[in-house]
Amino acid sequence: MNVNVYKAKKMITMNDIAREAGVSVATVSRFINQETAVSGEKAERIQAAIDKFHFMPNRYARGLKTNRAMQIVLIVPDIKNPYYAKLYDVLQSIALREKYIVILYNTNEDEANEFKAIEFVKELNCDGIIFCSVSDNREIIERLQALNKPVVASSSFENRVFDTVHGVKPGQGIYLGTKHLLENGHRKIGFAGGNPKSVLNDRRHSGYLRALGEYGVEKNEAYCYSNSFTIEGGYQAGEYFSSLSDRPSALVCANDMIAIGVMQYFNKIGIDVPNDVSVVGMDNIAMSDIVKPALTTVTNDSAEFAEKAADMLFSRILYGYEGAARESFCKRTLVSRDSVRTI
Amino acid sequence: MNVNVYKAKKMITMNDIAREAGVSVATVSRFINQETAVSGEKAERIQAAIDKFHFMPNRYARGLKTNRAMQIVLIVPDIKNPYYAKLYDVLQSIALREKYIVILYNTNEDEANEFKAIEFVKELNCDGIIFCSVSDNREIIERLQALNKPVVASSSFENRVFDTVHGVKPGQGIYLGTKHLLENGHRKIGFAGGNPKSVLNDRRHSGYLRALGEYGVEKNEAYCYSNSFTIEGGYQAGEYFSSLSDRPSALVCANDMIAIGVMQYFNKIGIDVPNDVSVVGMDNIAMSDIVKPALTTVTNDSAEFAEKAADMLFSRILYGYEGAARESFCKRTLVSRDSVRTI
DNA sequence: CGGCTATATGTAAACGTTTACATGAAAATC
DNA sequence: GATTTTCATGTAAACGTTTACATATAGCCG
Repeated sequence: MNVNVYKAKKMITMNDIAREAGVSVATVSRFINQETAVSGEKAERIQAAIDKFHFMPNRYARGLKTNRAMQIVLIVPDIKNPYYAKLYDVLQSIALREKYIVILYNTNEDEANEFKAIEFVKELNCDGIIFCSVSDNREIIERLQALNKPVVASSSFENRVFDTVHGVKPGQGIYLGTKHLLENGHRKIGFAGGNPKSVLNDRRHSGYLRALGEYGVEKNEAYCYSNSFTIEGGYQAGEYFSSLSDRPSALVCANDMIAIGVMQYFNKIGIDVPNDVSVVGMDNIAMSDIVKPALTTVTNDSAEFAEKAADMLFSRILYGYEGAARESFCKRTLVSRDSVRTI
Repeated sequence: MNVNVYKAKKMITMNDIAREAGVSVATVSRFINQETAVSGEKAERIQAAIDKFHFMPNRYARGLKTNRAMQIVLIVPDIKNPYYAKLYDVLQSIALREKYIVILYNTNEDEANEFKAIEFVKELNCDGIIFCSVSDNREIIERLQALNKPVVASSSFENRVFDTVHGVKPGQGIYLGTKHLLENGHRKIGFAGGNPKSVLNDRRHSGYLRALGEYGVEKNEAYCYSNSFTIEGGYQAGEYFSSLSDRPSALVCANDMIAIGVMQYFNKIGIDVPNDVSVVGMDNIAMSDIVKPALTTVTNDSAEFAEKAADMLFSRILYGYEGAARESFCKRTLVSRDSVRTI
């Protein structure tokens, strides 16, 4: 059988610390967890022993006893997207403050992988889940509920079984972006979406439609193209729109990555942004500010998402909130840069 | 005190399964771990009980008993870099096959964060570490050794205390890229590096110098600019090089992200690639193929890295290899596309 | 068929913590 | 100063597994 011969020389346990400090293990435990005061003198001896042996409490013994894993899992559609990379980063640092770690699971925008993610979580027994899904699948929701763990979802799940954090309204960001184009005189506006099988995309698409509706602009099927939420996907979108005989004068993209891909393609074949076609993105990732032309986009701060999601999750994990599912909203504001021109 | 009230209804344990199946816990354990054959009839009853209750063995009890965490940690400088995102992805799937999970830690190319990563690892008791460092700090190495855990390092650590996976030689990729430029007649070649405090950058810089040396080209301090291994960093580099009165005719970049940033800036201010300046990257990330012009670069397959690293790590964790540190090499080959012109 | 070996199973003792309960000392109350 | 309250500490029993050891049954051999 597989044997781990890399066994620690001999693990240092609380017993060793207790012996060294001349106290009981219980006292050591209490000292470490700051649960009850321990007398100054003993505290010092314990601390000294801990330092001497470089003691670290065993995570597994603790997890077993307390039934707390001290870990949460974050499921994202695409970790290469700076939006999610940042989300992971700030979530990790928030979690670490509470001594939790966050484990990442990347679904690559694939529904099948979302199922796998749930299996993963199940096997892991973690304490909670933050699920940025791409689908709104009944069965996924059910399996997630069956886990009987706190979960906070991104807005992709329509029915509010879980705590949810999202924009002011579903599709609000794209709505804002589209409206901005309309206000700048555009009427032939295309929608460059992400994964067409995702509700996230549906939401954003309907935000686009909503804005169009308000301005009495007919919907044009040919002006909607969805591929994937990546630079590559945007590149394809660029190819699609540029091939159209009656080309739109502007494009709203379902996220900044797509917008960057679109601009890359346009650039390649000599379509000028914004003079030939205006482009607006969504998310306001750091990169959107340095591409040429600087991208007009809509804020969607993943740090804000992370904070709100963590708040809701920890309110259940740590502070025993057991009430109904809540909603939390992130601000969305348009940031106007150079990729849109007025006509 | 903080109490987790989200307690599972009542955890299903092996005892429950054993009772249901009419066998002892030991038998259940053996069945689950396939350690010893268990008679067909009992096996069926056990499986039925497991299915009935949706039993999953408790990871913590198991970890406590076996002293195996079943998790490894991957420390990377920048998860937004598709190179590392992919590395994470394929490592995760390899690890999952062995029932291990991989926990990510992102250092943002910051040495201080590399120290934090070690603290993190220490607290985690994981089974092994894959460390893609950016520095080559004596103290980091020492602390890493003090962990007494298997670690495999990327080539950034000069002295071979750990299993290491790297290119054929340190800086080999950049050497190849530079040589390609030299072969195409360039003599005024700039180096657009990443984080200047990183050895990774030093290595790559020396690969550049090595190629230059072979062709008898003088080194020019003004032609070396290092900032960070990101698109933003490349953008800065572009700004720097374009401001030079005597501009280089070509640039080798320490990775593709930098190259893309450089090209973005050049594009912005109207410098044509490759006609005004040739650019070569490093890593051959997916994006390098779709930018305009398509980037000439050097392969550096993170999947290959992941496989080699996992092999070495698991040979210690799982198969008890205890010998000396080994080295493993990844192929590096130049892939010529459109960003270099012959002069 | 007696003595082996091989195989399947059970028993019970760990693994390193946390924590309910008990205890004794000190502080507070009258 | 006697009684109660509070506080710091210790004792020991869990938590859910794995696994060394013991046991029982079956298979095999001469």
